[in-house]
Amino acid sequence: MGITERKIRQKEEVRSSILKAAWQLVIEEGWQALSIRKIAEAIEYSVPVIYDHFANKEAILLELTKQGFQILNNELVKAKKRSSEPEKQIEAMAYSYWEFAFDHKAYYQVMYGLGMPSCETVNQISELSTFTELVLQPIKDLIATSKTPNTDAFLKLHTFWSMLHGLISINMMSNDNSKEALNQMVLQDFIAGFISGIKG
Amino acid sequence: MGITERKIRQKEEVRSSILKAAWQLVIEEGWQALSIRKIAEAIEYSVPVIYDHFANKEAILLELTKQGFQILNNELVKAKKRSSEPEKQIEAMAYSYWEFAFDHKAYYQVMYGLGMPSCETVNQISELSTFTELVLQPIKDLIATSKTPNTDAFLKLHTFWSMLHGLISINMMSNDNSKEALNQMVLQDFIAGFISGIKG
DNA sequence: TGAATTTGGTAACAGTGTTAGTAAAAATAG
DNA sequence: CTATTTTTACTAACACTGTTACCAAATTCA
Repeated sequence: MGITERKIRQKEEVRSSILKAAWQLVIEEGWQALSIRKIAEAIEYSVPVIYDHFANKEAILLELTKQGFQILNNELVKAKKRSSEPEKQIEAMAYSYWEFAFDHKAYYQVMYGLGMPSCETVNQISELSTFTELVLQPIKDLIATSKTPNTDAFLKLHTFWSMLHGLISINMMSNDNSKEALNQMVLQDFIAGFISGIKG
Repeated sequence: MGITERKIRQKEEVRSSILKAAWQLVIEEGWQALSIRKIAEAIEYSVPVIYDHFANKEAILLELTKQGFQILNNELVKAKKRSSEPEKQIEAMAYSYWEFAFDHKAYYQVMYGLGMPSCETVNQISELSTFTELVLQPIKDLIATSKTPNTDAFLKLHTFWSMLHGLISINMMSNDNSKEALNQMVLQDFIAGFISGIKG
């Protein structure tokens, strides 16, 4: 009988409406203003209903974090596809990462611990390893054809990611948009330096 | 009459006891668990007394942020003094910055927006400009004697600071201490790259 | 000593996350 | 078709949070 299926579908609908409402609130008022009660009001259900779908508030934020990484991963895949040369891939992905951060500021903030989800939790989401894999591959390729083929690719990935994140997060602090051109330069500089650093 | 002076001194004492208690709570339970009521209990005063010394909770966090920058600045000055060569100074300061972050994790987290103080507020604390000045000088010196003396020092400082922060914050997320040696390598790599990047 | 001011406290307001208990609705069984 | 069980969703509460209006006692000043 399709009744139980309809029920599951309906339940799923409530679940996604919670996430949708939560996200709406995050972009409207910032993640700090997100509250269970506001979500409940937005989806026109009582508060405890939310706890039938999520263990707690943190679980909702975590889900939004996953969504963020999914979008980011999609963007990175697109960027990567634009070329088959590892250097061009890395370059495109770096720009893509940068653009994602500023186009989806709210997502980026939730993703990188400015929101609640404790560090341990974030480190266990599967989307993160997809992300890692995605960027690791071209770095490996580049290393393989470089003068120092024994370089630790994971180390390089780590550096790449960290610095990119640093550039972004310091720039998000001082949200002075007049400096955006300046930062594009820093980014350009960094990417070039990173790639030539691997090539040896 | 010294009576008013004693009063001022006593008031100052309460103020600093608030900050001390707040800081104790932050390192014991994390900045997320900090509450006005807990502070009040710790200093054995009622809640509203705290509002005679600080406008709100954020003001307390901001004060802790300032303290953090003061400690950091002191460390950087010490590191800088160990040499008069700009490259050595930059290197020492980078290590010092890194060490500060991991020796005073709680401070670092409060300082970089993982705590409450809104971005705008943090950008207006005077300790930040002291910090900037401190690091900017040796970069300028190094640029002056490099092959490209027209390089924008502020841009380089920005890169330096951002990337260092990135390295630290990504590593703080995955608080896997077994990787500390690995990260030391990344740091070493970064510093060398940065300096040689300026020299041209 | 009497008036003014400062100091500190109680209690409340308006929120928050979370959960226990309950009434109604729906699905299942006899 | 009725009776029982299960699901669904609610009200109300608990234990917190930041913040403030109000009030009483202590202290200072005239």
